Amino acid sequence: MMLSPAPKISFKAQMLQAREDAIIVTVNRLLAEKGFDAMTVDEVAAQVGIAKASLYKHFPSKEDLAAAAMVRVMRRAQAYLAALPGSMAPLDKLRAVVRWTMELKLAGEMPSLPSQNSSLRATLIANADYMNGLIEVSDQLGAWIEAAQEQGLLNPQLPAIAVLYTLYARACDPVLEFLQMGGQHTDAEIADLVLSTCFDGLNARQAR
Amino acid sequence: MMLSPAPKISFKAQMLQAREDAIIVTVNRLLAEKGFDAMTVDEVAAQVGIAKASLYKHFPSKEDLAAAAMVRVMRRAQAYLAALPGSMAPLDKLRAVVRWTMELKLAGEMPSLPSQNSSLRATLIANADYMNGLIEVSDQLGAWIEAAQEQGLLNPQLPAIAVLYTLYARACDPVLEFLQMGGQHTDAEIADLVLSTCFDGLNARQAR
DNA sequence: GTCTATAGACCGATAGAC
DNA sequence: GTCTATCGGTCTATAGAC
Repeated sequence: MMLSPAPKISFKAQMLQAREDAIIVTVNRLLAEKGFDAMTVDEVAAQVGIAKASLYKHFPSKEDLAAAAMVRVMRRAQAYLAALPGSMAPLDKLRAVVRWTMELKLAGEMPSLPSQNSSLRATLIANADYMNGLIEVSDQLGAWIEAAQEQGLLNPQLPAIAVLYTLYARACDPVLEFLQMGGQHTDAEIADLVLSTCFDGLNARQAR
Repeated sequence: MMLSPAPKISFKAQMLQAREDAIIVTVNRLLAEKGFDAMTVDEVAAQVGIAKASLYKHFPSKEDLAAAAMVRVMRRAQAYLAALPGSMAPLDKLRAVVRWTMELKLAGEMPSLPSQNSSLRATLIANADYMNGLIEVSDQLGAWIEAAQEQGLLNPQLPAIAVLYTLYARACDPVLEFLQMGGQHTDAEIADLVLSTCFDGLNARQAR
């Protein structure tokens, strides 16, 4: 007998998992560079190097492919939040997270989904992994927002939910790609610029 | 003999023009509520109440339909800019324009086009009416931006082009629809809120 | 009679699903 | 690799206005 049948099963599972990861990475990239509507499942299968039928063994629909990519992004976000040093001030954490999402987008790794697609919305809402991740991230950010407001560092007149949406919106801000297209600034400069307009606004400030 | 054949021709032309306007208004609304990809030509024809073949008498392609809607928006923008009192300070003009675009979006009258669709981009760039309008509007806004920066009211460290993009981006800001979906605020409150975050940022300010 | 708009069938291509 | 639906775009025959 073999020493252990377990590794064999694990190996098979690992293969499956590896292929699924490859699919998701490809979907993530395609979603980032062309968006959901322009991405075709044939394209995904071709780029992963597997048959289209095999794709449907893993994911029952195009919407579920996109959802898997969003789950991956959400997990990365959760990992990033968890890795922030506890000593950091809430406002600095928020700035760090926004910078991270903008760097993701500038690097072409932020999937872009049409917010008006109803079937896609339904799939995302039905996806427990995605929803739990979203809620956890939102709760964490919401706590930091309220803390920063109590410290008087974030405008306390703004509803926390509006602040949260404003931060989220940086992940799909067209200003980033417009500036990138212009070619006048490095990605780091663009991130600095938009981070500045996000937190400090366009108006001239006495301080700073 | 009739008194004048001229009115007859004019009447016919008026009919044509009126129908074209009806088409463009419908396209504008559909683009605003579902976006370019989800909008179908059959849908447009049905909602206008004309045959699809008649649509193609006016516009040679779906892309041209969208371009016509964008030209209409651009003309409205030019009219709005021109109507601003000359006595108004540049910064106030900028704020007024941004508020206007946000009100347009909140009212469901701002067409939303995918920025990554190449054929649509090509059609828009080839459309002289659209491009001229865009350039004129950009020049006007650019002049106000530089004036406000010289007056020390707008952060002079920001490149004018980045400010311009940031203002344009308010016309497709997802924060608007997210807040609208929440139902906690009126459209006017939402516009005030986002206008505030745009110009003043999220940070707390001493003044204000 | 002539011209134009209409309705609706129709085609070809694409893409999702299996 | 096949099936099917959808959609952009075209075509034809009929009706009606002048």
